[in-house]
This record gives sequence, structure tokens and C-alpha cells, in this order.
Amino acid sequence: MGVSKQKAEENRKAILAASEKLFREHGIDGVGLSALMKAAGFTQGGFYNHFESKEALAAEVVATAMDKANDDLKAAIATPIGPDGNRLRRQIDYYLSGAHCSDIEHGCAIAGLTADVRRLGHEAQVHFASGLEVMIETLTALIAEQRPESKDADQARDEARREAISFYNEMVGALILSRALAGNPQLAEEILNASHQTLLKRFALDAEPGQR
Amino acid sequence: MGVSKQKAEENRKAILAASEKLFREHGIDGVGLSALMKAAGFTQGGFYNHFESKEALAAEVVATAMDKANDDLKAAIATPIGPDGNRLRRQIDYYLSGAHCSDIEHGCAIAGLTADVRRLGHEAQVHFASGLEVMIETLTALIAEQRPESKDADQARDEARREAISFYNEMVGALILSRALAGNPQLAEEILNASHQTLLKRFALDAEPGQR
DNA sequence: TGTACATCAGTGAACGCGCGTTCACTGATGTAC
DNA sequence: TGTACATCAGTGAACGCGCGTTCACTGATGTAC
Repeated sequence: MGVSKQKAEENRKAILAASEKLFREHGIDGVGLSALMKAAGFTQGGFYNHFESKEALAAEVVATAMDKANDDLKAAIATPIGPDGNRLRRQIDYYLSGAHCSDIEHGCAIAGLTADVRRLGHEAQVHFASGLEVMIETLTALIAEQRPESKDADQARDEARREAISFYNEMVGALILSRALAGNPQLAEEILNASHQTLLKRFALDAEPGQR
Repeated sequence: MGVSKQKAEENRKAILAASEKLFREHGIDGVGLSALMKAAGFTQGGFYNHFESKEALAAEVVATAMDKANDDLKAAIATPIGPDGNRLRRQIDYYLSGAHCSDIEHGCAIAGLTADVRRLGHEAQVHFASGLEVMIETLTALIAEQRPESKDADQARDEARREAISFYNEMVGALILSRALAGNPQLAEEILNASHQTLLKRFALDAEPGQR
């Protein structure tokens, strides 16, 4: 058709964005290149002008999705909150909400991709691991705020990191299990709620400020 | 070939067993009927003597895998332990071990199938949900043992169930995330260890008996 | 108990289909002079 | 600045391949008499 370099770059990003949505929803094996290209507004032959293979696309989708997820989390943490608000509580409320659970396309990239990453190539797995490490570091800082001060800074950092990982494991597990429970919506909700309540309690966020 | 009814029934079970292993490892979309039948020791044409379709097989695999997982857990809990042992601690130690993490074929059916269940048919999802409910009930009883006695029995039961779900969410999340981290084995191990340590502490299992 | 026949698990080739990938072609963009 | 040409993103048809499924056939099992 003849397309400017700038337009071509935009088109490439459109393919990546469409692919991320479809991969999360149907899995990487569950959607073909023709569907991906159609969703991005193109015909299937053009795919190889932008990517070397479907596997290369998958690796790049993982990388960009993880970067975006980390940017989003950092932005959310930086957003001001009211005087009685709490940054950690806000993350928990959002992550374990029914809305986030239903919105696989736009929700947490890690929870949306974890299941498929195991069966992807090495490059995708390395991008996933790097992205998760950044996520853990961000959450460690967030949780360190929440914990009482300690004399031993090294030990405090180790403990905060351990708490952050354990915290994230629980949130991801709750979300993935809940999403697998289309066969019993009531149980799906109970699973989100159980972790929600338990995590608030664990980080002493379950009472009004000052009460506890 | 001509085969007795009893032998045919055994063959059917062999197909189910081979399918469960391959489905867990490669996903349901990731393995074809010819591979399944070959793994069970047959040629592909005979598949439809036993199952109506690949989807029907998947639903039955989920059902039998969940039943077996629940039977195994109940048997493990019933197994006697030494005087200083603890049933809950033994489950945690096993579930969050590197050995369990590596052994997708024989490990926890729920963690092995959760990722795929979302994309299966309704029947499979219902079997999954029923199996998970039984698992939660078993864990609730196990955790209730661990908790101090309470005046209000109803409230105690609700709390034990909530603790059990939250506990299971964290274990499943840790296992699935760890398995997705082939790109960073050190982080994979750290993720298992973080939940292991945190859960032992949470249920006051991290010290010698009597010390705490 | 023996004999004749129906049953049906298993075989292996074939079906149509959609997959990932390749290719010849188009034509606006970008470059050389 | 204008003109001629190379580039390359996009098109749409085609490739071989493996998928889920179907089918005609085989022959030991199980049944009827």
C-alpha cells in the first residue's frame, strides 16, 4: 500500500496491543496470526514485515506487557491519596476486586500471562522474570512503608521483600483461581474475598486509622 | 483387534491417565489426539470408541484428576505422624518444595490445571469447582485443628474456612509463579521459600513445639 | 458343550480445516541526482 | 525543485502440515440357540 515509516511503527504497536489482549484471553496457542492481524486492522500476510515469527511476537508481547504493568503500578503508587488513605490498601482493594477479576484484557499482566509463560520460549521467560523482579522490588518498598521501623536495616529489607513476595503470591493465586471458577461464581467471589480480608488483617489495614 | 470388556475399560483408564499427564505439561491445546493415544499405547482412530470428543475427554480428565487429588490429600492427612509432627506443616513443606514444583505431571492437580480450566467447556469448569470446594473443606478442617478454641463455633468455622482459602491461594500462587520462572531459577526458588517461611510463621509452625 | 453370529475395541488411511509461513505483487514513501 | 528509481509495508493467494474427526475394515469377545 505504501506507508510512511512513522505509520508503520504505529501499525507495529497496534499489532502488539491487539496480540496482548487476545493472548491473555485465549492463550497464545488459542489464537492464530490471521485473527491477530485482523484484530489490529490488517491482513495476515503483513505480519512478517514486523515480526520474525509468532514466537518472537509472543516474547515481545510479554516484554511490553510487563513494562507497562510496572509503569502502571509505579504511577498508581505515586498518585496522591486522601489523608486517611493507604497506598497498600488501595492496591489490595483493586487487585482483589470483581472488576479486576473480570477484566483479563486490561488487568494485571502477570496474572494474565503466568499460565502461558511456562510454555513459551526462553526469551519470553527471561522478560517475564525481569518484569516480575521489578514488580517485587516496587511492592517491597510499598510494604516497607507499612512495617514498623527496625534497628537492623538489612534484616528489615529482607523481611519486607519476603513479605512482598508472599503477599503477591497470595494475590495472584486468588485471582487465577477465581478466574478458573466460572463453574461456581459464588465460590469465585468467596476466594477473592477471603484473601482480601486476610491480607487487610495481615497488614493491619482492617480498622479505621488509630483504632488498631 | 477384539478385546474383552475388562481390558477395554483398563485401556480407557490408560488414555485418561496419559491425557492428564500430557495436558498438565503442554496444555490441552498443546497436545493432539494422536500424541495422546500414542502415549497410552494405541493408534489414534480408537479414541472415539471411548470418548465423544476431545472436549469430553478434557472434562473427564479434570473430574478424575480432582477426585484423585482430594483422595490423596485425605490419605496424606490420615497418615500417622510422629509425636512432634504436624499435619499442616507437612502439607506446607511438601507443597512448596522444589520437588513438587518440578513435578507438574504428578503434583497438585489444581495448580496443574487451573491455567487451562478457564478455556475449557462448562462441564470441565463445574468439575473443577466441585473438586476445589472439597479441597477447601478438607483444608478448613486441617486448619481448624491448628487454631485456638473459640466460644462461638459458627464464627470459628467461618474464620477457619477463610484462613484455609487464603492459605491455599498463597500456595497455589507461589507454585504457579515459581513454575513460570524458568527464566530465573533463583527467583523461582526465592518465591517458594518466601511463602514457605511466611506460612509457617502465620500458623505458628516455625518454632520447635512448646517454644512458641 | 458346540456352533453360528453379532458386537465392538482397535487399526490405519482419509477427510476438511485452520494453522504458521512464504511469495509475487502493488503502490505510496523516501532517496539519489 | 523536479524527475527517476529503490524501498518496503501491506495485500491476498498459496504452501505444507498437523489438527480433530470419520470411516471401512479386522478379529477376538460375548451371546443365542
